[in-house]
Amino acid sequence: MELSIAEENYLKALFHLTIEQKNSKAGTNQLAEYLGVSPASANAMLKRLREKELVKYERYGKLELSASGSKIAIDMIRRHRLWESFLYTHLNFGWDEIHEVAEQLEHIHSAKLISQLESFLGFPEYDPHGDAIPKADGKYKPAIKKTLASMPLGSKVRIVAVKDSSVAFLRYLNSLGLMLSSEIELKERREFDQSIQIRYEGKEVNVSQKFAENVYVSG
Amino acid sequence: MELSIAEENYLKALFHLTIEQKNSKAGTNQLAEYLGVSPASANAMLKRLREKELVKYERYGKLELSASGSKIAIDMIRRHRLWESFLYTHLNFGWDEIHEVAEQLEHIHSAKLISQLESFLGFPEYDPHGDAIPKADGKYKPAIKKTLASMPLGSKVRIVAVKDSSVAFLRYLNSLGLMLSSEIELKERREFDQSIQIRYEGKEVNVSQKFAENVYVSG
DNA sequence: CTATAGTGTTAGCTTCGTCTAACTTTATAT
DNA sequence: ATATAAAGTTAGACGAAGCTAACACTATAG
Ligand SMILES: [Mn+2]
Ligand SMILES: [Mn+2]
Ligand SMILES: [Mn+2]
Ligand SMILES: [Mn+2]
Repeated sequence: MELSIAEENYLKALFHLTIEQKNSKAGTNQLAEYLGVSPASANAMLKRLREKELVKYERYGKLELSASGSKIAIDMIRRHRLWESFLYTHLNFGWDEIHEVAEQLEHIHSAKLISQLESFLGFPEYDPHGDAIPKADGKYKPAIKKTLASMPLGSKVRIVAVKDSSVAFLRYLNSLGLMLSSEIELKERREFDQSIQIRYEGKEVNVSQKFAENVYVSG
Repeated sequence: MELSIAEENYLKALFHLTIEQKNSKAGTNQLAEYLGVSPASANAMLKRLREKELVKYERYGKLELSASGSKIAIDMIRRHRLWESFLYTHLNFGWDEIHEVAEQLEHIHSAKLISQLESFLGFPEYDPHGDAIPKADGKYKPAIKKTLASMPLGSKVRIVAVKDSSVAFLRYLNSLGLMLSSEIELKERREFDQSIQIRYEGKEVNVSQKFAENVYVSG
């Protein structure tokens, strides 16, 4: 079955809204909002996708991907994250620049292209944002992620991923001199607003609770 | 100006039909034929492209790209050939497999992507088919190409490019064990049908005049 | 239980890029 | 010079994907 780029993007959006942030029962409006289209457009597309048996959905009901729909979405995510890895490790792209270009590259299907790219990159398990890269068979281990906000004072941690991967947030990280695998020490937590004083590369910086909840760390 | 993939493909086709194989005055039907669409479709698109001042064309007149239209086409060819080089030199693609995938990749515009790719590849001058890769400013030197058919008997030559880059022809070359930079010796020319006996890697093979006219050689 | 807010659907319109069928203009061959 | 062939255009239709405005169903709060 030959899918359009629009159809593919809807499937990936549905994957993120249902399976990925688990047990959330997404509706037409959320989907439309997520993709920046009108609810009417999303509704029309849902009918087309149901016709192709990629999504399970009945009038006024909740949205769900079919098995084949979700396989397609996982393949897209695989391509997306492999390209992000390539851009980051070989083409000098910044952490905050890769997503946008990968949004385009992910729509190129050639199986040989992707398997060769994967091998060229040395079969990476995670992309530059710390997200797991699905294998060709669709299997992948979702990394166990703890937020910076959840760590005890005094602990030394390493950034492994971000929850909010918006350009705005990634740029903010960059401007602080933080990036994937930066080492951070938690110095102090201010009870007043739950902001946290962190130390890294000699610097001490205060970050908000919201910030700390959007940074995933290990260790 | 934001162009659709269809619009881009028309511009590239026009470039190949007019500027590249020079002084041929292409018409609506050739364009349609080349792209595999109906003459009516090509006609409709030509009107849209004229509206955007990318093509010069009046009813029943001959087709010509404007300066901006031809700049866009050259940029596409630059992207196409850089990707072909990447697929060939880093992802183990065969000579006959790269074109199809590059047809997709060429539509991704990110300037950083292309300049970084070019630098990653070491600023190649020619793609794996021996065609010149335009620089970012649009400049490129069209290689002087002699056909295998035009060479004198006894000469030893090297394949630098092919005129017909259809998948069928490239596969045929592959099946003969020929590829870019293969060394060939011209053994005999049969006046009856202008076919040529060639020798390479120990083998002797007879190839048609048509074949020999579609292989470019140096030396 | 009902009023209302929120969510989802329909109807009807638009643009893009394609098609076929019919028509017009230009080129060619006798 | 004219008849025919070839090339090019127009008219009208269609599917994909989007929109707005109006309507319908569902959920929630009094
Ligand atoms: Mn991404
Ligand atoms: Mn996408
Ligand atoms: Mn090519
Ligand atoms: Mn193309």
